[in-house]
Amino acid sequence: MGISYFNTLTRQVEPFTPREPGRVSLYTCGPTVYNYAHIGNFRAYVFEDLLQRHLEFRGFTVTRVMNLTDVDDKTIRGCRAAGVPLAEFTQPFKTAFFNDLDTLRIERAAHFPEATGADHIARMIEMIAALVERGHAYQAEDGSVYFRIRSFPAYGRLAHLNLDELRPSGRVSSDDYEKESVGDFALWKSWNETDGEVAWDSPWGRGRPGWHIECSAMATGILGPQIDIHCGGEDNIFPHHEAEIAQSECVTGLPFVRLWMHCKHLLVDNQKMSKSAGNFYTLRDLLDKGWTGREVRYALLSVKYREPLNFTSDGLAAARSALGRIDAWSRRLDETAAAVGEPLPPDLNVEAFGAALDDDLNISAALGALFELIRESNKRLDAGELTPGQARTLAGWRDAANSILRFEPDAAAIPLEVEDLLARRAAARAARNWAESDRLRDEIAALGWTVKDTKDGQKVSKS
RNA sequence: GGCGGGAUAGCCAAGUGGUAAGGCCGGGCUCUGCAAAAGCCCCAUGCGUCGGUUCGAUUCCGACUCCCGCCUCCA
Repeated sequence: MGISYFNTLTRQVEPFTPREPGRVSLYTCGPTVYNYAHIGNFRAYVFEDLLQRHLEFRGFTVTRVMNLTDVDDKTIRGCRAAGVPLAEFTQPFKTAFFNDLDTLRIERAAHFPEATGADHIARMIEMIAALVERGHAYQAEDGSVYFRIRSFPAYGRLAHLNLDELRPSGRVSSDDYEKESVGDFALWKSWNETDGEVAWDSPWGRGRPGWHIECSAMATGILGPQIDIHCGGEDNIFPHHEAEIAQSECVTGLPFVRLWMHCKHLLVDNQKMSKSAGNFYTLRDLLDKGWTGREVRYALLSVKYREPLNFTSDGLAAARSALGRIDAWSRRLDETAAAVGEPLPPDLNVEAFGAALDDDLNISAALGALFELIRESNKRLDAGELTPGQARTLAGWRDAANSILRFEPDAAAIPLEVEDLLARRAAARAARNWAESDRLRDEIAALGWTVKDTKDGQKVSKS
């Protein structure tokens, strides 16, 4: 059975086939590094991670690009307020972003181009020049260059917007009188005093690129004129991705993207996340509350990407419990698999997991299949009916599934001091010296570790 | 105003024209020196409201109520 994904352009679930068999080019809109990314941003990045890992699970080689927007209105405003050069202002947020990706176990993209990279700026200017030459763009009185949306009839198709019905919005800035049409968007913004030191030379004078052309230039510059999949949050559909299509196709003359995928937004306690509502969280905020990266990953991953995700502390608590269940099963599996035995099929339904993901990344159904498998194999483990060989096969399957989920526990090295106390406690228990056993348990607890006696011996975990 | 998405148990959440996956919480049991953990079992005659089609609808159609997103640089 093949893979199918929902295409925003056609609004249908379609069979997925890349241009080149076995290889997928994937462009994902990355962060604007003017601040720490929040969990809403990370929902998108975790969704894209699921997509990439699913494709790899199915044998595709994925080349992913995730851009960093390090020049735009917000980054400029930020560096001006801080009184430092742009690059100095954005650097800490770039570093934090990569740390956060690691914490959430998001697979690194092959390329993380930065908009201010000299090659990319050069390509943006090249593309804008081509657009001007072909009549798709024009320079306005203020020196800025705009894309002429009337020159690209397909503009609005991705968002399914009828441009004639657009409602005038208060968000249209006051300088729009300089544009031919209110919908025309900036390709190159001419310098003004609020830009400070931030400017590049161009055929249209000093200025800086518009946001949309940054992505078109980095995407086509690295992945070529045609891309298999392009992702982002649903809010990127219009105008950002619409603009990317217009710019790229008017330059290359080729269809830009085969498949558009967008994830829905995240709500916190059923409300739109906002700083004013006090429900705005960065990953750091959650770690400070004692949640771990993999718990946040589970909470962000466990809801289908095309449904809004309601992010709550109950949800995080549920993630913690569910992960504990998976951990316990996983340990039992490894212990049973350790005994001698030829690998054997476990006679359990291990296909449902992948099949659910093949159906437009139905992660809820996939996790349902995983937990059913856990329950069935637990029953057999209880009954002593799962052979070591079967356990080994199942453990291999688990590892394959986990290459997508990445739910394994954090490796917590047990200090030698604790190891020593555990050994002494084991001896005391063998001698049925319960008083000594309890005393040692308290001592271990004082070091920050919790010991539990299972029928397979002592288990310690960080408390 | 235009376009689109949604409403399933205490919470989160799949799904199907034939009688509701899974997770969390809760209850029971097993295991057990104690503690804790773990495992198993149970937990929606019901899928926003009202009509219609059908042998049969949560699933299709219509109307209604409520929630949410986008409508020019917010993932």
